[in-house]
Amino acid sequence: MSRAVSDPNNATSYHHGNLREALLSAAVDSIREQGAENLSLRALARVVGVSQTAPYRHFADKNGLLVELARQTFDELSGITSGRIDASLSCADNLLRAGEAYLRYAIANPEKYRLIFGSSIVHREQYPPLQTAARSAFNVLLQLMADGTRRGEFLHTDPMILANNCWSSIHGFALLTIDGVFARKEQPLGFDDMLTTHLQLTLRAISREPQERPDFAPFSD
Amino acid sequence: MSRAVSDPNNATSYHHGNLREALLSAAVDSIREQGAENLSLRALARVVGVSQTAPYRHFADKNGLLVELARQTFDELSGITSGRIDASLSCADNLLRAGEAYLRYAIANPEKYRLIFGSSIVHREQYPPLQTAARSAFNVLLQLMADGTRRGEFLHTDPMILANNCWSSIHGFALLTIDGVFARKEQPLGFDDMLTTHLQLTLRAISREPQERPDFAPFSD
DNA sequence: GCGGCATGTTTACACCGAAAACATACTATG
DNA sequence: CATAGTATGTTTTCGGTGTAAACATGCCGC
Repeated sequence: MSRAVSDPNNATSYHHGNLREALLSAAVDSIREQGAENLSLRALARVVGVSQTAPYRHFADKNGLLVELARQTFDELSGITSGRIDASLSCADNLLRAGEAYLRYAIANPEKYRLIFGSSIVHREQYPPLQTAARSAFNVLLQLMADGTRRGEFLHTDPMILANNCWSSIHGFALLTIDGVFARKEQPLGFDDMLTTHLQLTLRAISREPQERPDFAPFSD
Repeated sequence: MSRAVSDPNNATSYHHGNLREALLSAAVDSIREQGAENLSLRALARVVGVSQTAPYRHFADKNGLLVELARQTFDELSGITSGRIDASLSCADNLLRAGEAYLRYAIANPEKYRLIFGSSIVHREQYPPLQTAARSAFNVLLQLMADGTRRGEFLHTDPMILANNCWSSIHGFALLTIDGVFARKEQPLGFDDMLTTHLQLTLRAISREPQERPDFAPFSD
């Protein structure tokens, strides 16, 4: 195991030894607390204990650092959702399971979720690795739609149409929750029931034979 | 008609005469071109031809100006959607009509739409007029859900549940479209059909008796 | 052992939001 | 009509930002 970098424990060494990772880690903390809009490369450098321009040795600019964070976030989402898909279950169940995992991740990591969409990052199209990671995350859903269509569980149409619909619904729910738009005290359901209910309605939109009376919590009669 | 302000045509007058409106107008242009994150009060002041701190006479800070823009945007959304609701039509049709108007507005005014959600504005809760405007916009949808439930068109449950679902779905679609996430060239439908289809699926989620085979464009068989 | 290259620092510039002290001119009151 | 008060705009200043350029350091391969 070659010692390719200087000892990170040696605080006096000229080279940091692990600046890139340290910056990314500090950046995650920063956006979690203050949002991506308020991220400052100089502040990051101070936190890590390095001069204010050192980050530019590892990232072309601030946008470059955000792009890398976004790429990691897409990969995490891919892993979390695909990890919940079980070929022995119905596609409907898999959609509920993966959807729940997606929503819980988004809500537990609001700033990272906002980062990967939204406009903190500019010129996304100029970063192929970011595009690839985003595409992989979407493919989990697209594949599920294709399976469900083939098995007759979902409406028999182009899977892209179904995937767009599901994604819109789940994405919108995630953002409205993150943005605190669902005024909590007016809600008839607790958060977990609200999440489950939303996913069941999302599923209902694309199911071939939707239940006339879905079994979510409180019907008002 | 009293001349409450100095002649706006007199470019040499010390007082601008209409600074507040001029700043808001310039701000709309600016965020349309560069997004709300890049809005600069100083740049606005230059455009309008006034000193760099003059805007602070009309807005407590940059956030205050953004809040006012957001309030106006919510009001525009309320007007556009409620204007499409026709009591002589079914609630389902009204949802499709209002939903289409909402989406077209959002997509035609992406930066304004992003502004009213998202995190460019901070401490939203400290601006009651903004809250009121947002609430009014949501109430258009909530009222429609209540009507549809009462008339037996929509699932018989708390209208808030249905409204949350519809709003999530439409909001998500708007943002994914605005953010350019729906890679156009892979889509099986043109944009108008895609919009219509999404709304029909959104309606299907909450309809009491959803069609088994909705009549949107291309089934793949 | 030494030269090159990756990594870090110093310095500098142009921009920003915002606070404080000051200047101007509209408007309401006598 | 005169003038005092107030709303509006300016100047100055501060601390913060992104990032480019020139320079310093020290690790790694020859």
